[in-house]
Amino acid sequence: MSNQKDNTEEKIVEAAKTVFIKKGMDGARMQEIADEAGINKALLHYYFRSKEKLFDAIFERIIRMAFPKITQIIFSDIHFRLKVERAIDTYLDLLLKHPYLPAFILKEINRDASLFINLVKKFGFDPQPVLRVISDAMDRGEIVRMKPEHLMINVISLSVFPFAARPMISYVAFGGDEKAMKAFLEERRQVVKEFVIRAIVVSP
Amino acid sequence: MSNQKDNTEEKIVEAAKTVFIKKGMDGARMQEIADEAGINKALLHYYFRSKEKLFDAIFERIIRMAFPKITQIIFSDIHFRLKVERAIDTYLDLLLKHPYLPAFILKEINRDASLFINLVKKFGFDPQPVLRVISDAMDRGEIVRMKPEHLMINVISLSVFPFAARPMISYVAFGGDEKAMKAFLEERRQVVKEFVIRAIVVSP
DNA sequence: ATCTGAATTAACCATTTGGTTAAAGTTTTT
DNA sequence: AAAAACTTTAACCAAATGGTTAATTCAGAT
Repeated sequence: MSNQKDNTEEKIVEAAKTVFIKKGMDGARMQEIADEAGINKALLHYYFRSKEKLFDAIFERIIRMAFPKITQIIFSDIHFRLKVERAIDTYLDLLLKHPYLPAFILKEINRDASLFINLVKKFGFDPQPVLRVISDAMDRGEIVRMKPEHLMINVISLSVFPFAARPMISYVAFGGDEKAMKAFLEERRQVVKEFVIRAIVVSP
Repeated sequence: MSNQKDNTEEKIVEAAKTVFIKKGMDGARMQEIADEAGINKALLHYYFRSKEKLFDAIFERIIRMAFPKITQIIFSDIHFRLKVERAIDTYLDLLLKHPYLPAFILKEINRDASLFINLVKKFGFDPQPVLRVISDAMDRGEIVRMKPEHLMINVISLSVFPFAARPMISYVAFGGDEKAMKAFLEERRQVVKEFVIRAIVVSP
């Protein structure tokens, strides 16, 4: 019945994802999305009433993808250091698979934060449990004490930033050698883990 | 003589900076810049022939501001740890004064890296000396060994990312409390330094 | 076969946008 | 003070852009 519908809608979503991620909300053109999907521009408005609505739909899918559930890791019954290592692994796996996510999300969040805020409300993402687990590990003396927010942001910064700044790093540090840049990003699975662990272990 | 000229040009530059930083190249409108500067739109084209030329001029100024000379620090005759601490201080001072820089630069670099690349060529910024100094410190056993690029990027990530992700962090971690967010960013002068030092010191 | 409602398209529209032009001020030079 | 050069403006323009409309195609129901 709605086989055709689903198919077209999926084509549109895929095309919109591609174009929006590359150009952002402001830079993307409805015609370009239509071309990418191999359909007429009017069909975009038939499925998604406006550019804004279309963008919202795509943005939600991307945010869903970019905020994976690390709950299992965080609440698992393992040593805190291992939790940190697994969280970093999980994040870097995701980023290596979708390296464009950070730049896109940062761009759009700085353009209009309300969309993101509504999504966070909508599927109730809450950092408190994570912060609590960090706090507890500090109380138990497993790691050095600091405001848990800082440790959380430090881990995210070390993981995410190099992807967001990729074109800059690629040129300045590796003379535009994309192979070297990719290798660099892959090395970070290990590097970030070691760096963070060294920074938080309590010296014997 | 060219008092009027300088004045108008300066007004345009300031207005363009404001608008471009807030909206980016794609989101900014020439009319908005003209309004912000309190002049006619045609005057923008009289002083800067096109939107692109105007943007290039503003982008160059911003990049100039954002890449301060840390050469003095890096080549000074002090212990490596102190160099790191001073570099972080320098960067965070700059960022606390111009917190919008990271989001703007990341956005535009991911839109079109060539502009940035040309600027780097133009005023010959070269990371090799920095990397060399890091390498030397590792050779002397002052800090733990890793690819110097990783240490450099780690320091930059920890310093810059929280500013680029401000709207996200502000809402998710501090429920939109901008006072708390600002305090958090200011704390990082100390936090980042301690974190990095702990991560790189050679355990006794 | 035909009817019906959804899917798709080509053509069109109003607005926005970057950019131009010609004329009117204003300052500097002679 | 007149000429020359520079600065500023209002009005205009062509292209691009998001969006609409009316007509056509197509799939499934009767």
